[in-house]
Amino acid sequence: MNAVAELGYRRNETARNLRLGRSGGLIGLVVTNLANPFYSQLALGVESHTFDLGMRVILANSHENVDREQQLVHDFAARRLDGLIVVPAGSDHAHLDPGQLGGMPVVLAASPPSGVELDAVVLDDFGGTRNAIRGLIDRGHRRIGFLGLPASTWTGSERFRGYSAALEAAGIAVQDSYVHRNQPDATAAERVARHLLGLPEPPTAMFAANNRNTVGAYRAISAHDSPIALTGFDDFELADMLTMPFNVVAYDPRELGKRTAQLLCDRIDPGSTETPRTPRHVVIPTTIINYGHTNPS
Amino acid sequence: MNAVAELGYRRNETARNLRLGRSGGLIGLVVTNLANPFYSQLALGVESHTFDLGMRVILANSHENVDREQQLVHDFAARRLDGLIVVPAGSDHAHLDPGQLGGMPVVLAASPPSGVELDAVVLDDFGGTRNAIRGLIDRGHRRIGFLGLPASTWTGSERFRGYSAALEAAGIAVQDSYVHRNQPDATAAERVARHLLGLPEPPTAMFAANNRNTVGAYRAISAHDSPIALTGFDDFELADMLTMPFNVVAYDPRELGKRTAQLLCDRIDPGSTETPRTPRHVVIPTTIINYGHTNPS
DNA sequence: CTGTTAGCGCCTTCAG
DNA sequence: CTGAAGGCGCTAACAG
Repeated sequence: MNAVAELGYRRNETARNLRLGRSGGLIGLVVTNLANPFYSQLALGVESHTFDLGMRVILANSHENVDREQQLVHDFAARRLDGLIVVPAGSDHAHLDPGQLGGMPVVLAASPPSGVELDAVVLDDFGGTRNAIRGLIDRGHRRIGFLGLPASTWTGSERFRGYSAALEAAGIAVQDSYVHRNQPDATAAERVARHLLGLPEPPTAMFAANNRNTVGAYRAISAHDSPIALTGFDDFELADMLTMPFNVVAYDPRELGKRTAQLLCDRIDPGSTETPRTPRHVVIPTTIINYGHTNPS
Repeated sequence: MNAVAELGYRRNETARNLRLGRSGGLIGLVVTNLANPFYSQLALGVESHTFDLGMRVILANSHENVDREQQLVHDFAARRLDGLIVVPAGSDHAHLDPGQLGGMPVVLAASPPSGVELDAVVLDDFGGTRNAIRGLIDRGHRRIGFLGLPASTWTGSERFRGYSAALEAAGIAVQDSYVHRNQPDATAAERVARHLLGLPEPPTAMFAANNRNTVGAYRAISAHDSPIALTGFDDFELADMLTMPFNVVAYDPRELGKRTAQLLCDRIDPGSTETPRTPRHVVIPTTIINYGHTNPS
């Protein structure tokens, strides 16, 4: 030990890991868009859970590109990482089958698996949206616009299902003219929201299915002569600085990361209990937050 | 190759790396607070620059804790990573000396080195702040409040220096009663801003040295009877949704990440040119952005 | 061009 | 308890 200190010896972890047949406590985290604060929070949750276990996280960005996601997954498999957390870019997840990946455990975040059995942690997209729409209905709204996401995404589909279910439960028919599901960014969302406000019989409330749509809808509504009610999915920073009242469906993205990491560690660790044989699914609950109803004084 | 496909063979990267004496194209990125969007953007810049070179990024969070930073750096040194990018948590960087780290190259981001020679990429904290204050002076302001950061941080010191320099150049004395440098969060900043607004001779403009202070100042000022001018350091998302006009000193955090990664790769790669012997420092420029002056219509 | 071999640094086993 | 040796999977050098 004296010699260690004196010579500044450092054990070669690469050789050690080779000998031990491990990867060295590395897990991969593949997200679709790191620029979105949602995914930074997710990464933070994963990092904080795994840090104490001596594990480190390799972060990679798929840029919503399925090919790049697949490339990353194969790279990570070749590196013999201990496990993988993936926010999938596409709707088919056959390439994430651990059987093809040398048995590397994989856990999905924000989307359930499709075409393969995997653990997953998802948000309560359906319930959160249904509650939000219920809230609008309870406040007397019956004409509610919907700025959604493409039906091809699980999230987009679930949130629309929640919208439809709440309307149906109140005996209100879904009006196609109030439903728009293909706004790629906030600018497009603003345009669509303005269109809805200009209809002969405009909606008296609007639901936006993610933060981009919420921003667009907020701009359109707050600039309109007679502002209408707004609820959006996803909380965002500084929402409390805005002046026009609106609501958001909020959840804890850090918790999403923690639970995902926990599921993964259960599969990595040859722990006390048998490794679960059947895939486990965890749902992160949502809450509704009111913004702007009380101004800072 | 047929056999490869048939048997599903995957090369063991750990063994390969051991044989080649490399780490396997892994670099470490240590940030102080991943929850801050600034650092996600930084990480994005690092990731995008290194991805094409086949390198992967291990992300770690020091939580502004020097001990944890040191622990991470030692762990990364033991893993024989190819290099390290660090946003230092403290003001002394002796523990980041590559000499102690098995020769692992280290590049600093957002702060210049202190106590050791290292490459670094920093923001133009001084120039950006000076220009912002100049702008306020040009608009006729002579009583300008300053919501700053602790003088112990390099960033805090530089931004205050820019404030002082601009005032001095205009022949205005720095008034201690207008200067507050210890607001840990937006709530404290709001309190201080409100205090300044209540002075017998209140400032006619305020400068906030980071996004937290800007948020607090914005709240205080927008709720005040006679709003005053506001400029803040750091751009933030959704700033354009706010109604009260204000300015920010903006910069490109992704570019910061890219340049940092570039400097690091130059030291890792035994490229065509000799590895630079003297430390290199890069400065990321800032611009001023006006918000809220034109409402969306 | 194909086949064999030594050894990267470490941990585990076995012998002394 | 201390010391020597085998081998993890791969690559580079060398032999055929």
